[in-house]
Amino acid sequence: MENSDKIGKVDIPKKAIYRLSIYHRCLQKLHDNGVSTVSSTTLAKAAGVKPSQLRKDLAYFGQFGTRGLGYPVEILCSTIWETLGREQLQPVILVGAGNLGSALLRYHGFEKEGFEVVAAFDANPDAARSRGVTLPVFPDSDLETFIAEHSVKLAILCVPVEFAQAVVNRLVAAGIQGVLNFSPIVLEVPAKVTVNNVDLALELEHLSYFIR
Amino acid sequence: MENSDKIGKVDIPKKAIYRLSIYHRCLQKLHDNGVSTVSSTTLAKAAGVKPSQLRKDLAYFGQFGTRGLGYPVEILCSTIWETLGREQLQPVILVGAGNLGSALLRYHGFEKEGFEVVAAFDANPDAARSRGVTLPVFPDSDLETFIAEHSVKLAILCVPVEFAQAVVNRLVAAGIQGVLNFSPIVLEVPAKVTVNNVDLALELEHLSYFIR
DNA sequence: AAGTGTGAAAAGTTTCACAGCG
DNA sequence: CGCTGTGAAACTTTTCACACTT
Repeated sequence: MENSDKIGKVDIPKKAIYRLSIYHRCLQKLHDNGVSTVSSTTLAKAAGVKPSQLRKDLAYFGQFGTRGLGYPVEILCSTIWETLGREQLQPVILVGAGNLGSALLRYHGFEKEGFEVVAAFDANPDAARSRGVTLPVFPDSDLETFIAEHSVKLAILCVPVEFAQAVVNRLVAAGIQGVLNFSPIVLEVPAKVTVNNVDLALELEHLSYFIR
Repeated sequence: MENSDKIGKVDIPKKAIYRLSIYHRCLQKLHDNGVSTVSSTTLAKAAGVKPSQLRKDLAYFGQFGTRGLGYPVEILCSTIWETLGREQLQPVILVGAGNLGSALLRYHGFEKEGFEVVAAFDANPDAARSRGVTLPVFPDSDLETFIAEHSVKLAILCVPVEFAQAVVNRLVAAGIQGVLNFSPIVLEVPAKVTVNNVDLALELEHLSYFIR
Protein backbone atom coordinates (compact mmCIF):
# COMPACT_ATOMS: atom_id res chain seq x y z
CA MET A 1 0.00 0.00 0.00
CA GLU A 2 2.13 2.87 1.22
CA ASN A 3 5.40 1.06 1.40
CA SER A 4 6.68 2.17 -1.93
CA ASP A 5 6.78 5.09 -4.25
CA LYS A 6 6.32 5.05 -7.95
CA ILE A 7 8.81 6.92 -10.04
CA GLY A 8 8.04 6.27 -13.64
CA LYS A 9 7.45 2.55 -13.91
CA VAL A 10 9.74 1.41 -11.09
CA ASP A 11 8.55 0.66 -7.61
CA ILE A 12 11.04 1.98 -5.08
CA PRO A 13 10.86 0.50 -1.57
CA LYS A 14 10.45 3.10 1.15
CA LYS A 15 13.30 1.50 3.05
CA ALA A 16 15.59 2.10 0.07
CA ILE A 17 15.03 5.83 0.47
CA TYR A 18 16.05 5.69 4.12
CA ARG A 19 19.18 3.85 3.06
CA LEU A 20 19.87 6.54 0.48
CA SER A 21 20.33 8.98 3.36
CA ILE A 22 22.77 6.61 5.02
CA TYR A 23 24.73 6.13 1.80
CA HIS A 24 24.94 9.88 1.46
CA ARG A 25 26.49 10.24 4.90
CA CYS A 26 29.07 7.57 4.15
CA LEU A 27 29.90 9.14 0.81
CA GLN A 28 30.37 12.54 2.39
CA LYS A 29 32.80 11.04 4.91
CA LEU A 30 34.71 9.31 2.09
CA HIS A 31 34.84 12.57 0.18
CA ASP A 32 36.16 14.41 3.22
CA ASN A 33 38.89 11.79 3.40
CA GLY A 34 39.85 12.46 -0.21
CA VAL A 35 38.49 9.19 -1.62
CA SER A 36 37.27 9.65 -5.18
CA THR A 37 36.03 6.16 -6.07
CA VAL A 38 34.39 3.46 -3.96
CA SER A 39 33.23 -0.09 -4.61
CA SER A 40 29.82 -1.41 -3.59
CA THR A 41 31.56 -3.75 -1.15
CA THR A 42 33.33 -0.93 0.69
CA LEU A 43 30.40 1.48 0.73
CA ALA A 44 28.00 -1.28 1.77
CA LYS A 45 30.19 -2.22 4.70
CA ALA A 46 30.26 1.39 5.86
CA ALA A 47 26.48 1.63 5.56
CA GLY A 48 25.82 -1.70 7.24
CA VAL A 49 24.11 -3.40 4.28
CA LYS A 50 24.96 -6.12 1.77
CA PRO A 51 26.78 -5.05 -1.41
CA SER A 52 23.98 -6.50 -3.53
CA GLN A 53 21.43 -4.37 -1.73
CA LEU A 54 23.47 -1.24 -2.23
CA ARG A 55 23.77 -1.92 -5.95
CA LYS A 56 20.05 -2.66 -6.20
CA ASP A 57 19.15 0.51 -4.30
CA LEU A 58 21.32 2.72 -6.49
CA ALA A 59 20.00 1.02 -9.61
CA TYR A 60 16.49 2.29 -8.75
CA PHE A 61 17.72 5.78 -9.49
CA GLY A 62 20.08 5.24 -12.41
CA GLN A 63 23.46 3.88 -13.42
CA PHE A 64 26.23 5.56 -11.49
CA GLY A 65 29.03 3.03 -11.37
CA THR A 66 31.82 1.96 -13.69
CA ARG A 67 32.26 -1.80 -14.04
CA GLY A 68 35.62 -2.93 -12.80
CA LEU A 69 36.11 0.34 -10.93
CA GLY A 70 33.25 1.32 -8.64
CA TYR A 71 31.24 4.48 -7.97
CA PRO A 72 32.49 8.09 -8.26
CA VAL A 73 32.18 9.40 -4.70
CA GLU A 74 31.54 13.07 -5.39
CA ILE A 75 29.07 12.60 -8.24
CA LEU A 76 27.09 9.91 -6.42
CA CYS A 77 27.05 12.02 -3.28
CA SER A 78 25.56 15.05 -4.97
CA THR A 79 23.17 12.94 -7.05
CA ILE A 80 21.71 11.39 -3.89
CA TRP A 81 21.49 14.84 -2.30
CA GLU A 82 19.41 16.02 -5.25
CA THR A 83 17.34 12.85 -5.32
CA LEU A 84 16.41 13.41 -1.69
CA GLY A 85 15.20 16.89 -2.57
CA ARG A 86 17.85 18.56 -0.46
CA GLU A 87 19.15 20.87 -3.18
CA GLN A 88 17.00 23.74 -2.09
CA LEU A 89 16.96 24.64 1.59
CA GLN A 90 13.65 23.59 3.14
CA PRO A 91 12.21 25.76 5.92
CA VAL A 92 10.81 23.75 8.82
CA ILE A 93 8.49 24.81 11.63
CA LEU A 94 8.15 23.19 15.03
CA VAL A 95 4.70 23.04 16.58
CA GLY A 96 4.39 22.51 20.31
CA ALA A 97 7.39 23.90 22.20
CA GLY A 98 6.65 22.09 25.45
CA ASN A 99 9.07 19.75 27.15
CA LEU A 100 10.14 17.71 24.15
CA GLY A 101 9.68 20.44 21.55
CA SER A 102 11.84 22.97 23.35
CA ALA A 103 14.42 20.26 24.06
CA LEU A 104 14.70 19.56 20.33
CA LEU A 105 15.04 23.26 19.59
CA ARG A 106 17.85 23.68 22.11
CA TYR A 107 19.53 20.61 20.64
CA HIS A 108 19.93 22.18 17.17
CA GLY A 109 20.34 18.74 15.62
CA PHE A 110 18.26 19.56 12.56
CA GLU A 111 20.21 22.73 11.80
CA LYS A 112 23.44 20.75 11.97
CA GLU A 113 22.14 18.54 9.16
CA GLY A 114 21.25 21.52 7.01
CA PHE A 115 17.59 22.06 7.78
CA GLU A 116 16.39 25.55 8.59
CA VAL A 117 14.02 25.58 11.54
CA VAL A 118 12.46 28.99 11.03
CA ALA A 119 9.87 29.33 13.79
CA ALA A 120 8.15 27.60 16.69
CA PHE A 121 4.47 27.69 17.62
CA ASP A 122 2.86 27.07 20.96
CA ALA A 123 -0.44 27.68 22.72
CA ASN A 124 1.61 29.58 25.28
CA PRO A 125 4.56 31.31 23.57
CA ASP A 126 5.82 32.98 26.76
CA ALA A 127 6.14 29.64 28.55
CA ALA A 128 8.07 28.27 25.59
CA ARG A 129 10.45 31.23 25.62
CA SER A 130 11.03 30.71 29.32
CA ARG A 131 12.16 27.17 28.46
CA GLY A 132 15.13 28.68 26.70
CA VAL A 133 13.87 28.70 23.13
CA THR A 134 15.69 31.45 21.27
CA LEU A 135 13.83 30.98 17.97
CA PRO A 136 10.79 33.19 17.35
CA VAL A 137 7.85 31.56 19.16
CA PHE A 138 4.38 32.46 17.90
CA PRO A 139 0.94 31.64 19.25
CA ASP A 140 -0.55 28.68 17.42
CA SER A 141 -3.26 30.93 16.01
CA ASP A 142 -0.60 32.34 13.66
CA LEU A 143 0.11 28.93 12.11
CA GLU A 144 -1.97 29.25 8.98
CA THR A 145 -0.72 32.71 8.07
CA PHE A 146 2.91 31.84 8.65
CA ILE A 147 2.79 28.62 6.63
CA ALA A 148 1.19 30.39 3.72
CA GLU A 149 3.51 33.41 3.81
CA HIS A 150 6.72 31.39 4.07
CA SER A 151 5.64 28.44 1.91
CA VAL A 152 6.55 25.99 4.66
CA LYS A 153 6.09 22.34 3.72
CA LEU A 154 7.72 20.54 6.66
CA ALA A 155 6.58 20.53 10.28
CA ILE A 156 7.88 18.91 13.45
CA LEU A 157 4.93 18.05 15.67
CA CYS A 158 5.48 17.89 19.44
CA VAL A 159 2.08 18.85 20.87
CA PRO A 160 0.46 16.77 23.62
CA VAL A 161 -1.07 13.61 22.18
CA GLU A 162 -4.66 14.73 22.74
CA PHE A 163 -4.18 17.72 20.44
CA ALA A 164 -2.07 16.03 17.78
CA GLN A 165 -4.83 15.06 15.36
CA ALA A 166 -6.53 18.46 15.54
CA VAL A 167 -3.26 20.31 15.00
CA VAL A 168 -2.19 18.10 12.10
CA ASN A 169 -5.54 18.73 10.46
CA ARG A 170 -4.80 22.45 10.59
CA LEU A 171 -1.26 21.96 9.30
CA VAL A 172 -2.49 19.90 6.36
CA ALA A 173 -5.21 22.40 5.54
CA ALA A 174 -2.58 25.16 5.62
CA GLY A 175 -0.38 23.36 3.11
CA ILE A 176 2.07 21.26 5.12
CA GLN A 177 3.14 18.17 3.14
CA GLY A 178 5.47 16.37 5.55
CA VAL A 179 5.12 15.89 9.30
CA LEU A 180 7.69 14.55 11.73
CA ASN A 181 5.39 13.39 14.50
CA PHE A 182 6.60 12.78 18.05
CA SER A 183 3.14 12.04 19.50
CA PRO A 184 2.33 8.42 20.29
CA ILE A 185 -0.73 8.35 18.04
CA VAL A 186 -1.59 7.14 14.55
CA LEU A 187 -2.35 10.35 12.67
CA GLU A 188 -4.90 10.35 9.87
CA VAL A 189 -3.89 12.49 6.92
CA PRO A 190 -4.67 12.61 3.19
CA ALA A 191 -2.50 10.38 0.98
CA LYS A 192 -0.57 13.37 -0.40
CA VAL A 193 0.81 14.12 3.07
CA THR A 194 3.67 12.05 4.51
CA VAL A 195 3.89 11.40 8.24
CA ASN A 196 7.00 10.03 9.92
CA ASN A 197 6.51 8.84 13.46
CA VAL A 198 9.27 9.06 16.05
CA ASP A 199 7.93 7.29 19.09
CA LEU A 200 10.67 7.25 21.72
CA ALA A 201 8.84 5.19 24.32
CA LEU A 202 7.84 2.65 21.68
CA GLU A 203 11.46 2.22 20.63
CA LEU A 204 12.51 1.59 24.20
CA GLU A 205 9.61 -0.83 24.68
CA HIS A 206 10.69 -2.68 21.55
CA LEU A 207 14.15 -3.15 23.09
CA SER A 208 12.49 -4.38 26.27
CA TYR A 209 11.08 -7.31 24.28
CA PHE A 210 14.48 -8.40 23.01
CA ILE A 211 16.40 -8.44 26.29
CA ARG A 212 15.94 -11.77 28.02
CA MET B 1 11.36 -35.30 22.11
CA GLU B 2 9.00 -33.10 20.16
CA ASN B 3 8.10 -29.88 21.88
CA SER B 4 5.46 -27.58 20.47
CA ASP B 5 6.49 -24.92 22.92
CA LYS B 6 8.16 -22.78 20.29
CA ILE B 7 7.92 -19.41 21.95
CA GLY B 8 11.19 -18.48 20.30
CA LYS B 9 11.16 -14.91 19.09
CA VAL B 10 12.53 -16.10 15.79
CA ASP B 11 9.48 -16.53 13.56
CA ILE B 12 7.73 -13.35 14.62
CA PRO B 13 8.18 -10.36 12.30
CA LYS B 14 9.96 -7.48 13.98
CA LYS B 15 7.29 -5.15 12.73
CA ALA B 16 4.67 -7.20 14.54
CA ILE B 17 6.39 -6.45 17.84
CA TYR B 18 6.28 -2.72 17.17
CA ARG B 19 2.58 -3.08 16.43
CA LEU B 20 2.12 -4.93 19.72
CA SER B 21 3.13 -1.75 21.52
CA ILE B 22 0.60 0.20 19.51
CA TYR B 23 -2.15 -2.31 20.25
CA HIS B 24 -1.30 -2.06 23.92
CA ARG B 25 -1.78 1.69 23.89
CA CYS B 26 -5.14 1.38 22.16
CA LEU B 27 -6.28 -1.31 24.58
CA GLN B 28 -5.30 0.82 27.55
CA LYS B 29 -7.37 3.67 26.19
CA LEU B 30 -10.33 1.34 25.63
CA HIS B 31 -9.96 0.03 29.17
CA ASP B 32 -9.88 3.57 30.55
CA ASN B 33 -13.14 4.16 28.70
CA GLY B 34 -14.71 1.15 30.37
CA VAL B 35 -14.77 -1.06 27.26
CA SER B 36 -14.39 -4.72 28.18
CA THR B 37 -14.49 -6.43 24.77
CA VAL B 38 -13.27 -5.32 21.37
CA SER B 39 -13.41 -6.81 17.88
CA SER B 40 -10.41 -7.04 15.58
CA THR B 41 -12.12 -4.58 13.25
CA THR B 42 -12.47 -1.90 15.93
CA LEU B 43 -9.04 -2.35 17.48
CA ALA B 44 -7.39 -2.49 14.06
CA LYS B 45 -8.99 0.78 13.06
CA ALA B 46 -7.70 2.44 16.23
CA ALA B 47 -4.21 1.09 15.59
CA GLY B 48 -4.19 2.00 11.91
CA VAL B 49 -3.84 -1.53 10.53
CA LYS B 50 -6.03 -4.09 8.73
CA PRO B 51 -8.16 -6.41 10.90
CA SER B 52 -6.50 -9.46 9.34
CA GLN B 53 -3.10 -8.15 10.30
CA LEU B 54 -4.16 -7.56 13.87
CA ARG B 55 -5.52 -11.10 14.16
CA LYS B 56 -2.36 -12.54 12.61
CA ASP B 57 -0.14 -10.51 14.94
CA LEU B 58 -2.00 -11.63 18.05
CA ALA B 59 -2.03 -15.22 16.84
CA TYR B 60 1.78 -15.24 16.96
CA PHE B 61 1.51 -15.08 20.73
CA GLY B 62 -1.53 -17.21 21.48
CA GLN B 63 -5.31 -17.38 21.26
CA PHE B 64 -6.89 -14.49 23.07
CA GLY B 65 -10.23 -13.96 21.38
CA THR B 66 -13.65 -15.49 21.59
CA ARG B 67 -15.23 -16.30 18.22
CA GLY B 68 -18.36 -14.37 17.65
CA LEU B 69 -17.46 -11.90 20.38
CA GLY B 70 -13.98 -10.39 20.14
CA TYR B 71 -11.03 -9.86 22.48
CA PRO B 72 -11.18 -9.25 26.24
CA VAL B 73 -9.64 -5.79 26.62
CA GLU B 74 -8.12 -6.10 30.08
CA ILE B 75 -6.68 -9.59 29.65
CA LEU B 76 -5.22 -8.85 26.23
CA CYS B 77 -3.79 -5.58 27.51
CA SER B 78 -1.91 -7.19 30.37
CA THR B 79 -0.85 -10.16 28.25
CA ILE B 80 0.80 -7.85 25.73
CA TRP B 81 2.44 -5.95 28.58
CA GLU B 82 3.98 -9.19 29.82
CA THR B 83 4.92 -10.31 26.33
CA LEU B 84 6.84 -7.08 25.83
CA GLY B 85 8.77 -7.83 28.99
CA ARG B 86 7.37 -4.82 30.82
CA GLU B 87 6.17 -6.71 33.88
CA GLN B 88 9.30 -6.03 35.82
CA LEU B 89 10.55 -2.46 35.88
CA GLN B 90 13.66 -2.15 33.73
CA PRO B 91 16.33 0.30 34.85
CA VAL B 92 17.75 2.39 32.02
CA ILE B 93 20.91 4.46 31.87
CA LEU B 94 21.59 7.39 29.58
CA VAL B 95 25.11 7.81 28.25
CA GLY B 96 26.17 11.18 26.91
CA ALA B 97 24.32 14.03 28.61
CA GLY B 98 25.25 16.67 26.07
CA ASN B 99 22.78 18.73 24.09
CA LEU B 100 20.40 15.94 23.07
CA GLY B 101 20.99 13.68 26.05
CA SER B 102 20.25 16.34 28.63
CA ALA B 103 17.24 17.44 26.58
CA LEU B 104 15.83 13.93 26.75
CA LEU B 105 16.44 13.78 30.48
CA ARG B 106 14.62 17.07 31.09
CA TYR B 107 11.78 15.80 28.89
CA HIS B 108 11.02 12.84 31.17
CA GLY B 109 9.21 11.08 28.30
CA PHE B 110 10.59 7.66 29.19
CA GLU B 111 9.56 7.90 32.82
CA LYS B 112 6.04 8.80 31.74
CA GLU B 113 5.86 5.49 29.89
CA GLY B 114 7.01 3.54 32.91
CA PHE B 115 10.74 3.24 32.35
CA GLU B 116 13.10 4.07 35.18
CA VAL B 117 16.05 6.14 34.01
CA VAL B 118 18.38 5.58 36.95
CA ALA B 119 21.54 7.46 36.06
CA ALA B 120 23.33 9.49 33.42
CA PHE B 121 26.98 9.28 32.39
CA ASP B 122 29.12 11.88 30.73
CA ALA B 123 32.78 12.62 30.13
CA ASN B 124 32.12 15.89 31.94
CA PRO B 125 29.49 15.38 34.67
CA ASP B 126 29.64 18.96 35.91
CA ALA B 127 28.81 20.35 32.49
CA ALA B 128 25.87 17.97 32.27
CA ARG B 129 24.56 19.07 35.66
CA SER B 130 24.81 22.66 34.58
CA ARG B 131 22.52 21.78 31.69
CA GLY B 132 19.78 21.16 34.21
CA VAL B 133 20.05 17.40 34.62
CA THR B 134 18.72 16.54 38.07
CA LEU B 135 19.44 12.81 37.81
CA PRO B 136 22.75 11.56 39.25
CA VAL B 137 25.44 12.22 36.62
CA PHE B 138 28.57 10.08 36.83
CA PRO B 139 31.85 10.24 34.91
CA ASP B 140 31.86 7.71 32.12
CA SER B 141 34.67 5.84 33.84
CA ASP B 142 32.06 4.57 36.32
CA LEU B 143 29.99 2.91 33.56
CA GLU B 144 31.20 -0.65 33.96
CA THR B 145 30.87 -0.73 37.74
CA PHE B 146 27.41 0.80 37.71
CA ILE B 147 26.04 -1.51 35.03
CA ALA B 148 27.31 -4.56 36.89
CA GLU B 149 26.11 -3.42 40.32
CA HIS B 150 22.62 -2.45 39.16
CA SER B 151 22.16 -5.18 36.52
CA VAL B 152 21.29 -2.58 33.90
CA LYS B 153 20.38 -4.04 30.52
CA LEU B 154 19.08 -0.99 28.63
CA ALA B 155 21.03 2.10 27.60
CA ILE B 156 20.15 5.29 25.76
CA LEU B 157 23.19 6.42 23.78
CA CYS B 158 23.57 10.13 23.00
CA VAL B 159 27.33 10.60 22.78
CA PRO B 160 28.91 12.50 19.85
CA VAL B 161 29.00 10.31 16.77
CA GLU B 162 32.80 9.90 16.81
CA PHE B 163 32.68 8.21 20.22
CA ALA B 164 29.54 6.12 19.68
CA GLN B 165 31.20 2.88 18.56
CA ALA B 166 33.83 2.95 21.31
CA VAL B 167 31.22 3.64 23.98
CA VAL B 168 28.85 0.95 22.75
CA ASN B 169 31.74 -1.54 22.83
CA ARG B 170 32.20 -0.76 26.50
CA LEU B 171 28.45 -0.99 27.18
CA VAL B 172 28.22 -4.38 25.51
CA ALA B 173 31.27 -5.69 27.36
CA ALA B 174 29.70 -4.50 30.61
CA GLY B 175 26.49 -6.43 29.95
CA ILE B 176 24.11 -4.04 28.20
CA GLN B 177 21.70 -5.97 25.94
CA GLY B 178 19.61 -3.20 24.35
CA VAL B 179 20.75 0.18 23.04
CA LEU B 180 18.59 3.09 21.93
CA ASN B 181 21.07 4.90 19.70
CA PHE B 182 20.65 8.55 18.73
CA SER B 183 23.97 8.82 16.87
CA PRO B 184 23.86 8.89 13.08
CA ILE B 185 26.10 5.86 12.70
CA VAL B 186 25.65 2.14 12.06
CA LEU B 187 26.86 0.52 15.28
CA GLU B 188 28.49 -2.89 15.19
CA VAL B 189 27.45 -5.15 18.04
CA PRO B 190 27.26 -8.89 18.69
CA ALA B 191 24.04 -10.61 17.56
CA LYS B 192 22.81 -10.99 21.16
CA VAL B 193 22.63 -7.21 21.53
CA THR B 194 19.73 -5.26 20.00
CA VAL B 195 20.26 -1.74 18.71
CA ASN B 196 17.42 0.62 17.85
CA ASN B 197 18.39 3.68 15.90
CA VAL B 198 16.58 6.97 16.26
CA ASP B 199 18.03 9.24 13.64
CA LEU B 200 16.15 12.53 13.74
CA ALA B 201 17.89 14.20 10.82
CA LEU B 202 17.41 11.09 8.69
CA GLU B 203 13.67 11.11 9.39
CA LEU B 204 13.42 14.72 8.33
CA GLU B 205 15.49 14.01 5.22
CA HIS B 206 13.17 11.14 4.37
CA LEU B 207 10.23 13.56 4.47
CA SER B 208 12.15 15.89 2.22
CA TYR B 209 12.08 13.21 -0.48
CA PHE B 210 8.31 12.91 -0.38
CA ILE B 211 7.35 16.57 -0.55
CA ARG B 212 7.20 17.99 -4.03
C1' DA C 1 40.82 -8.68 -13.30
C1' DA C 2 37.68 -6.18 -10.88
C1' DG C 3 33.22 -4.79 -9.98
C1' DT C 4 28.65 -3.13 -11.72
C1' DG C 5 23.80 -4.08 -13.27
C1' DT C 6 20.11 -7.27 -13.27
C1' DG C 7 16.94 -11.19 -13.87
C1' DA C 8 15.58 -14.82 -11.10
C1' DA C 9 15.27 -17.27 -6.68
C1' DA C 10 14.59 -16.89 -1.87
C1' DA C 11 12.93 -14.89 2.13
C1' DG C 12 9.83 -12.16 4.53
C1' DT C 13 5.32 -9.91 5.24
C1' DT C 14 0.58 -8.87 4.35
C1' DT C 15 -3.90 -9.96 2.78
C1' DC C 16 -7.48 -13.11 1.59
C1' DA C 17 -11.02 -16.34 2.36
C1' DC C 18 -13.25 -19.42 4.83
C1' DA C 19 -13.56 -23.16 8.30
C1' DG C 20 -14.83 -23.51 12.93
C1' DC C 21 -16.41 -22.11 17.31
C1' DG C 22 -19.16 -19.64 20.74
C1' DC D 1 -25.15 -15.13 13.16
C1' DG D 2 -20.63 -12.82 14.20
C1' DC D 3 -16.01 -12.92 14.72
C1' DT D 4 -11.68 -15.34 15.53
C1' DG D 5 -7.83 -18.30 13.94
C1' DT D 6 -5.25 -19.91 10.12
C1' DG D 7 -3.55 -22.08 5.78
C1' DA D 8 -2.76 -20.55 1.40
C1' DA D 9 -2.20 -16.86 -1.97
C1' DA D 10 -0.46 -12.42 -3.10
C1' DC D 11 2.72 -9.18 -2.65
C1' DT D 12 7.15 -6.96 -1.18
C1' DT D 13 11.96 -6.86 -0.32
C1' DT D 14 16.39 -9.07 -0.09
C1' DT D 15 19.86 -11.99 -1.73
C1' DC D 16 22.10 -14.65 -5.18
C1' DA D 17 24.64 -15.56 -9.27
C1' DC D 18 26.57 -14.37 -13.29
C1' DA D 19 26.65 -11.93 -17.73
C1' DC D 20 28.80 -7.94 -19.11
C1' DT D 21 31.70 -3.77 -19.22
C1' DT D 22 35.85 -1.10 -18.45
